[in-house]
Amino acid sequence: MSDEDISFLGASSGAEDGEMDWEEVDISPAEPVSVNLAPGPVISNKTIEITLPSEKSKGKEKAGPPRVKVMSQAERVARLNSHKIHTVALLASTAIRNRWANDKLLHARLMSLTPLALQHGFSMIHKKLQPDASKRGRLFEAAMSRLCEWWYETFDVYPDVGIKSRTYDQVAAGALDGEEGEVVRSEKSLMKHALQRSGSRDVSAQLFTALCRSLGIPARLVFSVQSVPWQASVGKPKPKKSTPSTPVLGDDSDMEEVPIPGPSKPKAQPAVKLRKRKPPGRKLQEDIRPPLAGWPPVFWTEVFSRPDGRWIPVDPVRNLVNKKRLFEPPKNDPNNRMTYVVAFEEDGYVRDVTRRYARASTKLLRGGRAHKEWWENVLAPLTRPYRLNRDDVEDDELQYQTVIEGMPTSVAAFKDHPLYVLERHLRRDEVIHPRTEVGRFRGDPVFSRSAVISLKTAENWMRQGRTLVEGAQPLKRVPMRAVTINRRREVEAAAAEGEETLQGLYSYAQTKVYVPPPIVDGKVPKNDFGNLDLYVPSMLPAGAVHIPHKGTAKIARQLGFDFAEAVTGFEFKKRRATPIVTGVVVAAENEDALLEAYWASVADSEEKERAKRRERVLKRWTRLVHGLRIRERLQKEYATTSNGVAIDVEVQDEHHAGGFVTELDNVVQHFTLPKPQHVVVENAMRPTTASQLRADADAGDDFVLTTTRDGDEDVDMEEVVPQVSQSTLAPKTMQQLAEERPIEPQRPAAAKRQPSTRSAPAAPPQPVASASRPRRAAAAVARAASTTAARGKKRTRRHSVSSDSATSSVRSEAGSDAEFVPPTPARTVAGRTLRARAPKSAEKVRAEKELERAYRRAVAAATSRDA
DNA sequence: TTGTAGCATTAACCTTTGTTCAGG
DNA sequence: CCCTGAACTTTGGTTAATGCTACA
Repeated sequence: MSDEDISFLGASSGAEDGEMDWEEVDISPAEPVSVNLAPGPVISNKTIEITLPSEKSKGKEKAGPPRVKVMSQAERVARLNSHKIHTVALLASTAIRNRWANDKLLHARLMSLTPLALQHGFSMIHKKLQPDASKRGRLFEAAMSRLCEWWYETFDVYPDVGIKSRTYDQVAAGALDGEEGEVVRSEKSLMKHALQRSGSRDVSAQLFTALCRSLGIPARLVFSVQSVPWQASVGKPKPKKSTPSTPVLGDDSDMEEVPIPGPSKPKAQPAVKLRKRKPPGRKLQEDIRPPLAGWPPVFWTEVFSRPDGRWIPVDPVRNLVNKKRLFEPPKNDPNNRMTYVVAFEEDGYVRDVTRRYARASTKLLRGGRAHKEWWENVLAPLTRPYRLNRDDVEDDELQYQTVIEGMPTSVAAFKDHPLYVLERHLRRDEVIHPRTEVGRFRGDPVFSRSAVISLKTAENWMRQGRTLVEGAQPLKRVPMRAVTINRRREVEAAAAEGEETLQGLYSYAQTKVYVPPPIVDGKVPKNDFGNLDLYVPSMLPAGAVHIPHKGTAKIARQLGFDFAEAVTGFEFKKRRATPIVTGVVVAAENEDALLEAYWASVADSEEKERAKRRERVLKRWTRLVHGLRIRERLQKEYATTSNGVAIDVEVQDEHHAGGFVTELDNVVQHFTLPKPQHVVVENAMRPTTASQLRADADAGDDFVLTTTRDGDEDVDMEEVVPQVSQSTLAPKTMQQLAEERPIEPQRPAAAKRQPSTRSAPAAPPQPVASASRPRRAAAAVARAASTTAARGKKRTRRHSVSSDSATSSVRSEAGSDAEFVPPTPARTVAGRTLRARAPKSAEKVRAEKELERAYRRAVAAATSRDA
């Protein structure tokens, strides 16, 4: 399985973060983790087979001391990934079934089976006949009850067939090996089941959903996703009943839950007697214990009651209407675990309705923020892009449900509860501000989650451009964190004196926007470090301008302006924080002068660089021409025989000859090779072949990436030529392509800007400048087109200058130069202007998320194409 | 019997202003 | 002589999530 294949698992798992600690795991390569997705739309509980070594953690831990065996990172990732794959696969399969439930022919057949009286029950409900909405609601529910009852009587449910939950260990131990799920290959199979009026509970619910839709009732196919749990603890608890104490070894004990393959009905299990023939009264009474309580379904239906404007759950297998409390399986049911409950609507979109059915819904989706995020990402492409009124109503209802769920009954349940908090679960930087108790839990006060305020140190508020209001007292004091060496020394010094260093934390309300002291007489205020904090634009002093260019400090100093370097962030390396300086801040009246001087200096240094380069190129040309002339002379003087002889001599002498001539010969030969040059021309979009020779000599400068570039000229000369042909002939790697791409859009931009170089100076985007000086906003926006704009600008200028003033050969050199924008330097320059807080991993994660989203979109598109 | 506290482990996150020296 | 930039160094502390055991 390649990386692409599993990339949709999501970055949140952290599995993709760099190298995993594979060496910790002692799983031999003979026992690989393999996840097979059955091809085709075969939907059954056999859709996924996951094979894993069952003895995983024991082997590797035994080497160490007899400590508690803990799941290795690799296994956790494998479990998590299995869970994710399984979840997505089950969702996809359900999406397909949901689509089948829209089949027109299926609708027609189901309707033809339905007694007219039942159908009339729904068509009778009409505003004209019954103006009272609540009464209409009751009518609807009654009609639905009759329909459900009829279905329940009519449809023969196979016992013990259908999707079941299996733990990771069970699957690993091969619990699924003998299991034969029912196979429903297409709408036709569904129709067959409909005509036969028999099938699994899953099929029953799916058909019932289709039936409701055929009657014009908005109906959802609800699915409690039974994916492999990733937690090792799930299924482990030792209820002696049906769960094997250790699923790993329990082949025999497993047997009782595994349906016997082949003949599906013979082994009728009395516990699952869900047949029609029982009179309802008795059945209810009797079912309440084992089947009703013990066997909530995995699939069921929600119908929309238009008069009431809400969704009503219907379980056609147990003949339940509007009893949402009876869908949550008991905690230890090994076959049914409620984790996510998803409702598929007619249009193929889904809604997460877990909260409606799970009692402690707040506790269900564990696994932390990352897992929640992942789940949201899974649902995102399946969610309706717009909202219907009924969605809002439903959300309100679900929200209300959380409210009336009441206070948790355990300490752990208070953790991350959306409504309540215990003080013990507060974080370091959190405090409960209006300390109004909303209740008590085992003697501890319970507070409302909304009263939790997150705090920051005064310094941290400053980083947000906020300062404390006068007289603010810290709401909390916490021991100081000593992260940098300096801080650590401070803390240690204090500790030596026996005092503890605490730092005060303040709330947002205790702060106000920081207004820096204004510029006075061109004097820029500075902090203790001699620079100016500019973390956010609002921290720019009145009358000041931020010029975010590198090297402006030097110029400002030369010009004699008062200035302060702008600190826009920090970089953390080796327990040390170094400020990120982004240009300078000067008084507004000095801005134009400074900018002008800056651009002049940029132009100047570019000119110098260009001159240097021209010199280098000219030197090489001189050498080449010189060599050619020597060669010509030598040939004239000595090569009196035929050409072949002369070349032969040269080839033979290549290694011990004088060197100069042979070397030149090499050069000449390479240059006249027609093929590589052609490619070069095309690739570089050079207009004529006439300038190829010169351009290539020049281009070598850009393309040679060896460090000896500016070193020995001979070496340079020899390396250049093959390298050009090589780089153009060899297929480019993905990375090369990727590096080239960002450069491309720059070329036209640079060319366009050429005439008005000076009036539209390119620069790295800098919000600070534009924020304080609106008149510069337009220019700033224009600049902000790309972070590498500065580089593009430089090249543009160089181009224009050279074409004005240089000799013809130099001009062509400069021209080709403008086209050959070297990728690497531009990127480095741009990179330095970035804030240090954008970590590499975040970018990676984003890219991976993008990938995952794309995959899901594809899945969603595939599954809902005909929907 | 269930729930939970306690412990171990891991990963992710937070942190927030140097010095020296070679080379241009 | 001044300025710039690279190299140096080694790696914390807290919190949350998770799994497991013991115990009320």
